[in-house]
Amino acid sequence: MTLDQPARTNTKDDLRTHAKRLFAKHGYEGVSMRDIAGSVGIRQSAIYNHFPSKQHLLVDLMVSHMERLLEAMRVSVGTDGSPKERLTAFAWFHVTYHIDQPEDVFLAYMELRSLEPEGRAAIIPLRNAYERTLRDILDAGAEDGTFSIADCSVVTRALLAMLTGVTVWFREPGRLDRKTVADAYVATVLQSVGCAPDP
Amino acid sequence: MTLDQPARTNTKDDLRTHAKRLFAKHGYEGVSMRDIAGSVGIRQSAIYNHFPSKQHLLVDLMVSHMERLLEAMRVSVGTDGSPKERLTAFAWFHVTYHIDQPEDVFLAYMELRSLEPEGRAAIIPLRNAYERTLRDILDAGAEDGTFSIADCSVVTRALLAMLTGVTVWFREPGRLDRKTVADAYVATVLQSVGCAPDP
DNA sequence: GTGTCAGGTGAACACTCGTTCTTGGACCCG
DNA sequence: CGGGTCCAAGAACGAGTGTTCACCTGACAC
Repeated sequence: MTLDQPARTNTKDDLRTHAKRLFAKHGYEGVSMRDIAGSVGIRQSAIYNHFPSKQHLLVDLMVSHMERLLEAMRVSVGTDGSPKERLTAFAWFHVTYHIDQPEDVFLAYMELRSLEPEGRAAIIPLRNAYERTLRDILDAGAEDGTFSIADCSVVTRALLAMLTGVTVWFREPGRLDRKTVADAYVATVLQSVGCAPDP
Repeated sequence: MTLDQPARTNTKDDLRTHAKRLFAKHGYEGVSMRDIAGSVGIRQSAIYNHFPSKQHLLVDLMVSHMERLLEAMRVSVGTDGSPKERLTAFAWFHVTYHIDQPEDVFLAYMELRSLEPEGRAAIIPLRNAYERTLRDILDAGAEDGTFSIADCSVVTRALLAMLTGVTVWFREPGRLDRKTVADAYVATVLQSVGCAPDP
């Protein structure tokens, strides 16, 4: 019997996994194709059976990360609810996702500068769409008086930077667990737009 | 007549300036000694008359940046005043300094991973001292009831990430000027600890 | 058996890397 | 003038870079 999806080798996925880890740790420029191949257990030349270049490998990782992030955020945040409810959902989602996928997130954040123009052109719209969702929530809350915001554009970026920063320091296991940290970030975000957290 | 500080060549400072710019733009691993030398107008080998290695050059830039940052912060924030006043001063200082010195800041933030252990050991205490100042302000405000903070450790890092993020997007000239942006960040910081901004 | 083909190997290419070493010019001091 | 110091140039080192290419191997289709 033949499977619809025949028993493929998993080399390509292994390459993605190991390249992601190495790029996140040493930076794109700091990792060689030999490093990646060695980590997977093949020779460097075999990588080119799966990805046409190192740059394509980076773009593959970054684009697929951004697409997964965007889709997961849309599922978690939805389109209904009050600005306060949606902001809570957004902040909770962002922190927990970033805690769970630190390598993807770190990579997407740090290696924009390593992208050549075509890769950058693929990433920027995804990033903008993500940022736009938060911006729309803040605009809605500012309009209906729920939020008190100095400048929606500045605060959008300020909150994203604040939430994304969790990847820099959070490690499990530690003094605090996921839920405690996410709760603390959600409370801080709500207060920062002038909205008392729920008790 | 001879000057106390005789008319030195400025090659060493030129190297610092150009290396800083290049490292900030392409990352430590992405810049060669030939790139740096070419930018200054000398050959690569001449760099070694001023710095014993590329790594020493990076450490020099990062340590001197952190020392200047720490000293400037202490002058701006001082040791007296209410928690609210000191938090306002800290946030204002951090944003304006980061707007004025984006390359130093970006470098210190991104290239910790490029430091070998001895360089890292020189930077970490400086970074901790800076973070500690904000932490102490938050602790004091939480204790006297001025602030409402879920977890002082988490919020310290959250606020630093938020404020530092200004370097990612802010460019002059733009829609907003320095003062407007700094005011928006200060107001957001104050609200995020549950403290209404001054009118 | 024969053919096809994905997916591996190892050698090689044309660089670039950080660093070292020798050389020599410009300047200052006595 | 001689000696010392500073700092640059240029060549060279061995190692590492992304990428290409010819070739091999095992699984599968007919």
